[in-house]
Amino acid sequence: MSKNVRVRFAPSPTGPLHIGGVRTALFNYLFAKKHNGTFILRIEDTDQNRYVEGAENYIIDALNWCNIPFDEGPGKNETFGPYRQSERKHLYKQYADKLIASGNAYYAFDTSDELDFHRKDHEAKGKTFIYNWHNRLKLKNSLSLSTEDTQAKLDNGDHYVIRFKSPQDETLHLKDSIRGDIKIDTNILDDKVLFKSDGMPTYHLANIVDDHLMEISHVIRGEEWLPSLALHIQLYTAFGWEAPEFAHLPLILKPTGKGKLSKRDGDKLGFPVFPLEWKDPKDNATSSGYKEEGYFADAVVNFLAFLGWNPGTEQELFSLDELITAFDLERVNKAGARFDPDKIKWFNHHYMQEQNNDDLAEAFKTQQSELAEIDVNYIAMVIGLIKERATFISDFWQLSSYFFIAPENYDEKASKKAFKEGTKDLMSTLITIISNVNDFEVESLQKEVKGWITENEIGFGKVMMPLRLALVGALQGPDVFDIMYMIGKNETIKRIEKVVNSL
RNA sequence: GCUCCGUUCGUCUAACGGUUAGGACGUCUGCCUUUCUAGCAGAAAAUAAGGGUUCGAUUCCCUUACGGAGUACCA
Repeated sequence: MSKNVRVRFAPSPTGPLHIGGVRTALFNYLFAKKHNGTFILRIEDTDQNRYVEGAENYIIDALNWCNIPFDEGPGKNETFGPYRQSERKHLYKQYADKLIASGNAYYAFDTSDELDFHRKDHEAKGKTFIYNWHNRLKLKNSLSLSTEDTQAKLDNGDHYVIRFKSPQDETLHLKDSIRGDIKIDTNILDDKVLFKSDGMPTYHLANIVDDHLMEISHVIRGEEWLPSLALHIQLYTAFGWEAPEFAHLPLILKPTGKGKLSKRDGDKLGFPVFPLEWKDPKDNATSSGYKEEGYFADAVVNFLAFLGWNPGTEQELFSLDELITAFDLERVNKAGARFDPDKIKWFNHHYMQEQNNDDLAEAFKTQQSELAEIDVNYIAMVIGLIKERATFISDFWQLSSYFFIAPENYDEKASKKAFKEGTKDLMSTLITIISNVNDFEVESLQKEVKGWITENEIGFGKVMMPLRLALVGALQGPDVFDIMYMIGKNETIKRIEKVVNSL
């Protein structure tokens, strides 16, 4: 990479960042780190009507939780700041004026109502209203009006917008690092608004000006921007600036049904679409987040990296550092990727196994009130025995409650299977055998109990199943000898006695 | 409607003209002389369709179908 790599993630603070946005941020981050570049966060808040309180902080918290923090952005290394477009408002007008001076843009005085009327009118006739070369002279703008009339309107303080003058009969050759060459006929392009009547630039102008001023080298963004690429490239040309390289990422689609995954899908689909929990300031409605649902950041990142990208090898488990090394824009796919809630669970199960048991014990203890008085070291040992069956910390209690509390009752189906004729006598004998194991270590227990079963040709199932039921209350859990060792001699005998008495 | 982008197992994907079309998730089956939501082993499962180009097409071209995005003084 010859030039300095500087990439930006430029979300709009209109609500929580959704999982597709996180993926875009991640790819920018990976690309930046891979090339020793800079990852920039820019807040695109040019639409004041859609601003949502708390959204910016949410975005920053989400990036931090994923361990993909920005290098430059609001409140951090502000060499190219400010990084909020609302704070850069004063910058944009002069650039719009330059475009007017060079003949690449013009003033337009049409009201929203007038434009709406034209659109509806065209629609009724089965046509599409496009504000461009073929009709701009019939509309109210500085191209159709005389210089004097235009100036009079401006002096009068009439509301106006500034539109880009899209050229006629040209073919644009656009380049996208993921999609290759794209040809566009300028005749179908419309004269996009660059500067709004409220004095703010639109996304298109602000985006190009800021990317240029912030010396962005590569624009990596969602595919929804592909149709705007023609305009953006023309703007760079009109300004006489060198354009960055563009890469449009495939969209993340709903697991089933139609369309891209969107914020409004919320929890309707049965899984979170946000990295962190979000409480809507308007109605206090809460949307769940991956963090709060018990997902590990590493798992989410690993999963997201594989949505639209792959390393070309059969390795699927990647740490963030490994992702940085392996990442390559050339290996990003073109087609949209469906979100798979099962696969992200599988990743989480894997990352669960890599967690430290002591850390998990702390988290488990704070989540489960029954554990308040229990020693964390004991909890950590229990976790060591059961975590291979867990995907989330919230699975722990269901998998391990019997290590802390004796079972109240026995699973009905399992009882029928395990409690048979002779079980009562066998369990009584078992109590005697266990009582005689003095050190109560797993190995000794195993030796004694298995020895007794084998010598007397009893059959493992006849002893182990009722024993497991006595200890656990159901046919689940790790090795019964581990369980006996953990809960101790007295508790083990107590639980078997309870079964004997109930038979 | 129009414009652009896309299309390999149910899902995420590998293959950059020559492979028995590979892997992962999920599903199913078996094993674990003691359970399981775990583990291990195995199985089923795909090149959207039709034309070209080529000795040979998943791969290149065209058409159709389907999917996605965009079409705002929103980003």
